[in-house]
Amino acid sequence: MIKNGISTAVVKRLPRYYRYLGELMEAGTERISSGELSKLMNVTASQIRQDLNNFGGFGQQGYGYNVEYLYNEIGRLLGVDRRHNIIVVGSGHLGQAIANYTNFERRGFIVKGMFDKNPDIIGRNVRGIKIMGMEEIGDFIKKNKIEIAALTLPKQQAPEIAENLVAYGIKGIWNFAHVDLKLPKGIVVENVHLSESLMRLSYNLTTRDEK
Amino acid sequence: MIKNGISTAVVKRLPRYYRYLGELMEAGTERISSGELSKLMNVTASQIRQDLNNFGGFGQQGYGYNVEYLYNEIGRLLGVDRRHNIIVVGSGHLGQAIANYTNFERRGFIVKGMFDKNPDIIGRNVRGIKIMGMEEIGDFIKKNKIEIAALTLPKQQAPEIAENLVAYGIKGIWNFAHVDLKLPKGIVVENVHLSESLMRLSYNLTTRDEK
DNA sequence: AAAAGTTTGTTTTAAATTTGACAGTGTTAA
DNA sequence: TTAACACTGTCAAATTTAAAACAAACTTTT
Repeated sequence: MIKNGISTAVVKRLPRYYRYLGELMEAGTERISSGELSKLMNVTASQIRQDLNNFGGFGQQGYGYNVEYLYNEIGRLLGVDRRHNIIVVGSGHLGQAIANYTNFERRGFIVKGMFDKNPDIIGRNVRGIKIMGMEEIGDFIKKNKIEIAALTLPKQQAPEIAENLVAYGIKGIWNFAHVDLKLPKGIVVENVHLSESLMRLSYNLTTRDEK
Repeated sequence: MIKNGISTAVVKRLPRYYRYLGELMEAGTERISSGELSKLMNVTASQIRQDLNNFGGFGQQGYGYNVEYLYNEIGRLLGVDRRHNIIVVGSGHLGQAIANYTNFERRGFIVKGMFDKNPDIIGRNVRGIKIMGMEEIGDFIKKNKIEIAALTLPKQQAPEIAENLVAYGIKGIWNFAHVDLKLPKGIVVENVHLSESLMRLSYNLTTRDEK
């Protein structure tokens, strides 16, 4: 699958580059070569150079890459140089955990509101964010320019609510529900299927045992 | 990367097959062909047949696949036909969300204990699971035959604690910390890097905007 | 019981991804 | 200022992954 000519394989690796470059920056490293970075990250230097070159010549022959410059460039590609307003739809334990995780805010992802259909928790506060009823969601999205919705609710409810969210103007869905959402083209869906992740772990444990 | 001759690309798809087969079973469907399944799952029939054939001839010419049989076979491959004892290390919001998620138990993943270093929350109960102090972790793993640890703590603490867990006998780590763990060969690590997932979503939103 | 129709398992072909190689460019040291 | 060195960007080769094609096996219909 391709977007703007960049393969998904490359895009998947970008955040990891970003993480390592951030750590290098914190450590005060000014420059790094693809060779050094490859040792650090346990990938081939060739892959690093080719990945980065998809987006432009960020390096310099004989010198390598300027850490801070590359960090900022990748950050720009990833869109973490601007703000993204988020809502959490489904304010159970997982939804609350996401709202409580302040690190997202440091990257520009701001949780503006939380929603649930359970009257018992509507009105509660999570880190200053009020949990609202589902009927308020449309107005809230429009008034607060919400771009992304984290969908942390049971799979039975997810498809219908996701459609509503899109109708209200949501552009990206961070989908934690165990279901594949079918949404109009142009809507970005990023799936986090925790149980599938856990099963892969289990698979690898199981086959290892059989060796 | 290969394990038992099966490529990771194939293994990544297994849990999704399992999910769809489970839903078909619930709906009472007895048999399904790779062609029908391919329409349902939005992948090619060829890929389905080839994926499944890595593990054995589960189907029958002219008939297709028996849903329940295939479901059980894939379940066995994924290791969800047996119990896996889990501990949650780091009992913050995310750790508690995982402990509260009862669906994992239905697949045989049982959260036996929770741990944290914060004295304020030690002793608290999450769905009947007691939060214990970190000093108890070694004994607990041995006495309760814990196989998997969900690592939901800050990245600064993760590498050292992961090493300790392995020394105590943990075989698999479900890593939610934003750091790459370097552990002895044979230890299985499954990463869930939520912030990387969110950045990929942001990337796709950003490039879409630029079109 | 035979013929027509399905559908798998498997081989072949094509596409995508990764790795390796190296010319050319800029850096550093003398 | 020049020579030795380091490193990128890019091209080519190798590997991996996915798709297409098809013979063989089974099912269903007549």
